[in-house]
Amino acid sequence: MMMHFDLAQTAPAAAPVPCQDASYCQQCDVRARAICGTLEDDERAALNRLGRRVMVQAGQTVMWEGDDATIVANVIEGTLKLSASTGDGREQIVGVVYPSDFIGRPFGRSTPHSVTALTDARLCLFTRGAFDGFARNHPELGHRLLQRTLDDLDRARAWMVLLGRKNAREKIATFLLDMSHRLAGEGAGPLDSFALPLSRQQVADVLGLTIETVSRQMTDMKRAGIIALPNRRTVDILDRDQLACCAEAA
Amino acid sequence: MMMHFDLAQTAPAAAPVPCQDASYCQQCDVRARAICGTLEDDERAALNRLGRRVMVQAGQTVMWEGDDATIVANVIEGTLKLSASTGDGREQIVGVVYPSDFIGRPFGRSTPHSVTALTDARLCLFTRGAFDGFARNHPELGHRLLQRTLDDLDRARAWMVLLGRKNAREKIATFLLDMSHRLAGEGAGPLDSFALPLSRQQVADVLGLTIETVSRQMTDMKRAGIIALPNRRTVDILDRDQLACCAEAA
DNA sequence: GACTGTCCTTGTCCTCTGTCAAAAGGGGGC
DNA sequence: GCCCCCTTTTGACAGAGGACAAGGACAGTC
Repeated sequence: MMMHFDLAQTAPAAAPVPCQDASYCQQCDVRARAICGTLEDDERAALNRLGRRVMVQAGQTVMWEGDDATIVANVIEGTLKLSASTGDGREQIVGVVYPSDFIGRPFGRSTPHSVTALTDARLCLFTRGAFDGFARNHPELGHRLLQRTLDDLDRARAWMVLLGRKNAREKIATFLLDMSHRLAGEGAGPLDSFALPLSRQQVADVLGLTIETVSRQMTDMKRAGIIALPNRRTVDILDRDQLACCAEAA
Repeated sequence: MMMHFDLAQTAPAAAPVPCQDASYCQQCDVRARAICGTLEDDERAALNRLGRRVMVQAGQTVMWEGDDATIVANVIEGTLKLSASTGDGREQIVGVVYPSDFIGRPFGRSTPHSVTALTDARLCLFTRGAFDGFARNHPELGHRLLQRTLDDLDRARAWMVLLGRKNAREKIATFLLDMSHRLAGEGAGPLDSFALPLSRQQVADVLGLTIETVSRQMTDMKRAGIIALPNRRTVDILDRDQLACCAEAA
């Protein structure tokens, strides 16, 4: 089911294939927020010529941990997970990315984690070589990428506190609050009701727990009236204060 | 004992105090590896004029979690920890930095984690405003900072796998192997004997464990003949293969 | 050399989370 | 609407690691 459909194969470094006309970026949903947002129109057109739009189905893996880093991309639409594994196959999700986020490992030999679509997704894909070259010649782009990477690093480190020092209840509560913020659109406040893009197993893989513990804790919070779970994927936050309280100390 | 000696106070943004002459960088131990390494001589001299050398004593905290991000620095000598805490005071060390590493949060409002010296240390300190401005005007510096930040992010994510999915034995073994590599000098192979810059409590804080578990696991590995612990801070790796084996599956 | 404070080790118990197993629930296909 | 499969929930149990407590070792001081 999880077919290894290697996008890199279909994007040979020698001949990138722009599949839309140069005005494509004008209508891009995420242009303002993505790293290309502050480029001048002609620069963005030049970058656009290096890339191509790609659809990815839910479950499809875009890059594999340890593979040569041959592609990078902007996320236009959808949600994807970044995951890494121990030698014997235990998985940890090390990041979840949303529209306007950047994926891949520029300026590096190999990809340190896999990237897999959680929902159907649309990407703006570049070969790494072409992107690296463009970024070296366009400091403004490099600077946006730096700011984004610094933000990602802050988020990763905040998550290390969660993984190392929080108990199951705190982990779940923190996760739900994080989701309610990250799934909200540009400038919008946190959502009180949202569809999780993750299965229970994937939630467990984000939090360093087992699926059973995730399920039990969520059921407990439902019984406590803090959240409602109208169906498998939907979460309603009924008592945000209480949830925030759970997130810091159980 | 942990005095709040605020370095930022002694480095007013209005009047940075270069405390050495402009040729100082010429003798800098870490110049080649630090982010300033690829600057032209005159550019480095200009950067040098913005900064100043600072000594920090073991135990002293250079920046505090949540404070305004007013300073950044290169580490010239010594080891420091980056740490963050939960609301109720449980601490997680989110990074350990060594000579030539960069600390602080450029292009950001506040510092997401504390920075505390583990050993006596020497820093090359800049006010953030001055550094940010210089970096914006010197893409080469920005690019080096980007590469370093990408590396830090990879390391942070690898550590997330450890925190979320490894057991105590695997954590300790991974940590010791990591130390034996990171404490080795430029280009040198991993060390088979080294002095830990961390106390047992700090090792616990890096690994998301308690001090007792750290102590027990290290004692067990000593009894198994994998390592020797001639004194509190020294670690000898007697059987690296076995240790590597422990790091992946206990 | 004795003392004292801190750090580390060891012991005991307990609890949280993982493991294994089985039942229940939902969604998609027919 | 019904069925089947997969996901999720629930249950029972076990074990790893945490909490608490006490003892031991080491460094610095007097």
